[in-house]
Amino acid sequence: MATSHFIAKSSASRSGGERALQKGQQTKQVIVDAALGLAEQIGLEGLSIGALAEITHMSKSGVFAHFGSREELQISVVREYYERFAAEVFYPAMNAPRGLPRVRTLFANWMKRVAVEIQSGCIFISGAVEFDDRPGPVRDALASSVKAWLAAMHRAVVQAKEEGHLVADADEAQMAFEIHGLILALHYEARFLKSPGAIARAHTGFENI
Amino acid sequence: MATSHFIAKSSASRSGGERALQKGQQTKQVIVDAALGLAEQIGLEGLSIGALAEITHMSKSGVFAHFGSREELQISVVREYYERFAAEVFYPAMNAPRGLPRVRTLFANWMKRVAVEIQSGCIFISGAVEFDDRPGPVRDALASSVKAWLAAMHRAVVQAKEEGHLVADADEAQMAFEIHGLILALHYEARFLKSPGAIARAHTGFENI
DNA sequence: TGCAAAATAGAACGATCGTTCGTTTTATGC
DNA sequence: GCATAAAACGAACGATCGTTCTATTTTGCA
Repeated sequence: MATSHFIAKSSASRSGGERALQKGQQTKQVIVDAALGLAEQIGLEGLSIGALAEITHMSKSGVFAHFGSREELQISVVREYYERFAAEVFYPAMNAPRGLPRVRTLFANWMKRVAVEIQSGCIFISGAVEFDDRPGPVRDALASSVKAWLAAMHRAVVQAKEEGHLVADADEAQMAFEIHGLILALHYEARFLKSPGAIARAHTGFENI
Repeated sequence: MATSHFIAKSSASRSGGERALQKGQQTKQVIVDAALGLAEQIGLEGLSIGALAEITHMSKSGVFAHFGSREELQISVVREYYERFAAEVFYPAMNAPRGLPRVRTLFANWMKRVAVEIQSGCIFISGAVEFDDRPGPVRDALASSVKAWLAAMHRAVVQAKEEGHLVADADEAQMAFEIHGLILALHYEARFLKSPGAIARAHTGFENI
């Protein structure tokens, strides 16, 4: 049994009454996949149902029917990104020994992902800017996803201190904050400014903390 | 004579032939002011000429005529933001003694500005996300502005080392990178996640570098 | 004060957007 | 295979966008 998700999943994913047909869920997944790829490049706000229809060779109304609104489409994309992030960064690190080794693995996995996202883009970062001061369900989904991940990272640091892997007066929240900063600076300087050496600096920064 | 700008200004701001009328420049400045306020909140991509016309009580075509294109309007906003940033963060710090005191002042001024931008928004950050992978003159204006500021910060750190205010093996580029990370983490966690204590953590992080 | 140029207004354009609606096609369970 | 529900289509909607064009008002200078 794997450890629990970043946050508890909402129970009862299906109410049980009606049966779910296969084809619908299948093409919906295809659409969400395409939407995620699009959103990583041009942002959640850049998502357009028309563009998605072209990519998936469907009609606009056909795409639309799967979500009922653009907002629901955006939320689906956030959830998909969240799950992939967890599967790629969080879960594999749970095999590392509790304490500093797990913190190192979490950071290494995070770095690996961001290194890819220098080309593709990161929804947790672009979405944060887009939904800075725009309340609503999309913002809520995004913020709770990010908070869950940051909390998981913080938890790992706390455990490292508990295990005696850190100096006694280490500030776990401070460390988590600084790690977050390293990732953000890496993404900013590598993706936007295209300045070389950012990956190495993020690594060095982690060792200096 | 003040020290040079972050970057050299393009010489010959006016070719000298035609005379500039007063009223035009005046209302153009009013529009740019309004546009900057709008762009800080909803981003450069969120700027719309129609919304700007409403705010300034003008017609769309009246607003448009001052710029000739939306892109040129966005560039004007970037330039305006850049100048205000320099006037608020960079220039005042030049009065501080060369070396570590100046680095401290630069960081303090930067923090002061970001603290305000937790409410209003920051174009250097939102713009970076919006123009990540969208080539063009807006991106160029944005990137060169940011690079000029980061280079100024880096220069100050180099001088601090030259003055002997840092340990001999200090890596100036690394320090500048980590400072940038602190600011980005502050902006992210305070503005998007609304998590308290981020300002204090950025300050603490600076002392730890 | 009058004249030329600059500044602004107003209407219209083509395009794109999310969304709605009625119809047709396709898949599913018996 | 048939009936039924789900899925996909196609056309149209109202709104908004940047931009263009022409007409009108306002400004600056002689």
